[in-house]
Amino acid sequence: MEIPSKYNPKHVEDKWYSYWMERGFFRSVPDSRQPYTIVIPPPNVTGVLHMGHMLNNTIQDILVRRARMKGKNACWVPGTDHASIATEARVVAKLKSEGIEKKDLTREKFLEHAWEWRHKHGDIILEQLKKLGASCDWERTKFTMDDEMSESVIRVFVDLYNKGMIYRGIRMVNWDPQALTAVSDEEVVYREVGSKLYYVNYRIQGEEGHVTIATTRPETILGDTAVCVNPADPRYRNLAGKKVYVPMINRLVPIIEDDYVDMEFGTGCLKITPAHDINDYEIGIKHNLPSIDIFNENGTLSEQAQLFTGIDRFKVRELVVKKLEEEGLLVKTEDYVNKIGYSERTDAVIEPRLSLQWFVRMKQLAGPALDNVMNDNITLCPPKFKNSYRNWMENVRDWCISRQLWWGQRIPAYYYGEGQNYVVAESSGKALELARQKSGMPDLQLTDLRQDEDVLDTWFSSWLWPISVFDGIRNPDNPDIKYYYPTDDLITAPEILFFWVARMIMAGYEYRNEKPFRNVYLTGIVRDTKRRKMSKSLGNSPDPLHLIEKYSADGVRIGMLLCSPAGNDLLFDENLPEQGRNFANKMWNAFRLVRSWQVDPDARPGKASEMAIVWCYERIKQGILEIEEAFNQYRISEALMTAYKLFWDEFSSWYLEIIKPEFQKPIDRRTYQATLEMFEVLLRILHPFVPFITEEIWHLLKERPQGFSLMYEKAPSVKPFDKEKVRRFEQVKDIVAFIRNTRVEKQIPNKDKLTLCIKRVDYDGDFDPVILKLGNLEEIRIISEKVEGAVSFITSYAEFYIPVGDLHDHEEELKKLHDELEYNRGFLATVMMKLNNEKFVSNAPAQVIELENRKKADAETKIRAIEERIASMK
RNA sequence: GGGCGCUUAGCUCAGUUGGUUCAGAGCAUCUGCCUUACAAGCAGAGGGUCGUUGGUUCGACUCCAACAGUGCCCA
Repeated sequence: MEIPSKYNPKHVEDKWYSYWMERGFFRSVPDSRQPYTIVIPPPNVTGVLHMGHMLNNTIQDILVRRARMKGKNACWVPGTDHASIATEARVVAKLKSEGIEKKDLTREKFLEHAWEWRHKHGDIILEQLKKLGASCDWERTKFTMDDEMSESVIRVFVDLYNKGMIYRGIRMVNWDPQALTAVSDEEVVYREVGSKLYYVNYRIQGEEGHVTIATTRPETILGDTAVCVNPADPRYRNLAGKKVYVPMINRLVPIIEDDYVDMEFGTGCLKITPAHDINDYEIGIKHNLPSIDIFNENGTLSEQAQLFTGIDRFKVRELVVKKLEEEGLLVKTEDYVNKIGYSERTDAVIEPRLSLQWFVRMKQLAGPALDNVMNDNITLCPPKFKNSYRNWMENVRDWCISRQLWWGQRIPAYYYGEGQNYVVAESSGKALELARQKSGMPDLQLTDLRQDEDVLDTWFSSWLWPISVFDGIRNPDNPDIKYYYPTDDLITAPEILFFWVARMIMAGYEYRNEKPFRNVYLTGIVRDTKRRKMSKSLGNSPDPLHLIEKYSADGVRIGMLLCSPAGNDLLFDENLPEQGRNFANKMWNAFRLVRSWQVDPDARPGKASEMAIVWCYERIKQGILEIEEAFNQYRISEALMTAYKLFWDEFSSWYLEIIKPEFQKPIDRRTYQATLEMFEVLLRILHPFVPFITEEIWHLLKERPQGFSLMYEKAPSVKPFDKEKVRRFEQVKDIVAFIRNTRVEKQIPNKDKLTLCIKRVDYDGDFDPVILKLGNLEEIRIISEKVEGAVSFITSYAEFYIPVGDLHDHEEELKKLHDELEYNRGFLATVMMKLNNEKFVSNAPAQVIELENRKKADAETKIRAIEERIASMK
């Protein structure tokens, strides 16, 4: 069979993925082995695969495949979340395009549309992950609104409520006037924008004067209920206790004093609008001020505003400014830069708004969640995130969990009678029972109950994810949760450290009294080469599936990893997957070479091959050790780079070049077997990174039993290696490089054989056959006398000369030697400076002094050799 | 405004309790090669005052301080 020189991944990748799937190789059920568990960070059900997912899931797959090959029972649970705001927004938009308004639909009807959408568009992303090679246990696929997942969420709500950890309260929330819902603090994105600072006069009651306030939001003047000055401010000392008229509507409000006011800012005189600013709200409570809510929920002005009713808040700003000008109350405007909060979901300007919402008390939950990260019970990788984690946890605020939406788990609070009486229960039946008790009205019927209209924040589902995917809320003692929990590694983006990771830790300790995972690996954020975040609106994000199409899944996996140390941004460039593709091709060609050999059963290995085998075994052992260490520190890209260089540089460029028989000559059996063995070890090392091509080559390298897979071969174990052998071979590389350089400099063609003369100091010649072959030498001659007309390479362990006859340039060689001499004398001088320093000799550890002495001896040897050489050339 | 991080080659980053000929890797660049595994390749080369200034030390990329630049989180 002719094997093409270019590896063609397309059908290979499909073939092996089906092979793995058909045989259930990704399936995990509890058994006696040690488990290794990862739960996927559930992507939005409506989303499509983007570069962040690619990076994230590549890392997860590498860890899972490696654990599997180490003999663990590896379980990677996939799934999606329902993304209430995003999904609802898309469903609303879709309906609108069909001429249907959400407000014209019943809740039930709308949810039908939403589920239809979910079934049509959901899980696309999971199918895309299969293209990447993700070895998830697909039979365990979960969705946060699956019946049993929702049931877990509701149970947790009821439980926390009964424990007094959930309450309903009026709070200033971040209102998204476009999505018509409150969003959590974490869902608000602050951006610096150019705006204006307006200076406005408020007339003082009963006298001629006025005070001037500065505000960026003149439209909220209509909701003012006080003006505030700092009691320490000498300018306003005479104002205490007086009243002023709110412009335009002439409401009389008090001047209050509070040291919250920054005397430096604006005029040092602040208007107070408790209903529309969080700081004002707190001052309002402190000073017992009324709150006047002047906005409707869609951001237009309400009746309470008295003016501009029904007009949008930004339009009103213009109208207010105009009116103030007309009334002569606007003193001046200044350009001003401030930070404005935008909704992460809709990008609408967030309106601080007082409303009745559901909250989770965070203080108690935060305790163990903070402690167990700070004491490394749960490790963050890289650990630099511990600081911001602590900062957040120590200043944690109660979590607003209600959303004014329909898509999600509906809050299980049931109201009855007049006013705000309610009960919380897992079902309407239980609620009715409770309500009858609580109200003392045994005649209450189901129809008398009104369930809360709001749904729960999506994170209130996903914070249970590591527990609920194993049904650990409803059945806390089931075999799955007992076996798989706590999970091992969580791979996610730093952006959701607080949204999600911190809350999972809280839920873990609250519901399992145990961490949800041992280690959190925070990936970088994928950006383009200009450091811009990849985003749909910028159009700077390549389509991952096109990349896979172009560079293969293996190539893209390598590309994603190559330049992405933990926690650092990954500047994505198409030359990365290209490099990955090239590596796969390199493996392919190495395989083609080995496969092309005819074996001569009677031939014995040459000396060069013998030594190459000895060396390469040790070198691979060293690589295995280094890779192990890199993985232990979650330096996954470093592990890949080590494996990459081990295969490409050491195995392909050095080892294979040494043992390669001459064209169309057979290879001896011993060398052939050793090479196959090493190739196979390398495949096992590389499989977690590049699962497809390694599986393909593994099957082609040898006959394999039916139904076997590299996936379940043992990862090479870590063993000590012979450092001396590796060190000697590094010397060989230097010597070969010297020969090659000489050829290039003197323009000696490869077919001309050379002679290498060696004057030994501490040099055993074991690897001489290797040098002979790679240097394309006539002979290696051991000498003790001087060599005429030769270029030299002088080391502390031996002197090497290549006679080059007529090509020899006497002056050039002398100059080179003099440069060498100067460098070594300089080096010796720095060493001697240390050794002659009494303080160094008395303070430095013996090892360091020993080392300096060795450096001294080596330098002296070299200097002597160079001096002799120069003398002999005169 | 408060907190945290970062600054090492053209780019992206390593550099593990201060001490190997320690200033590194990959990519990029340059030079020479279509040498029958591989031009998606092979063989070589150049490139950095380790942000600045002080300090501690026998010794500083590494520890301390200040400054400059830069990024993130929170308000």
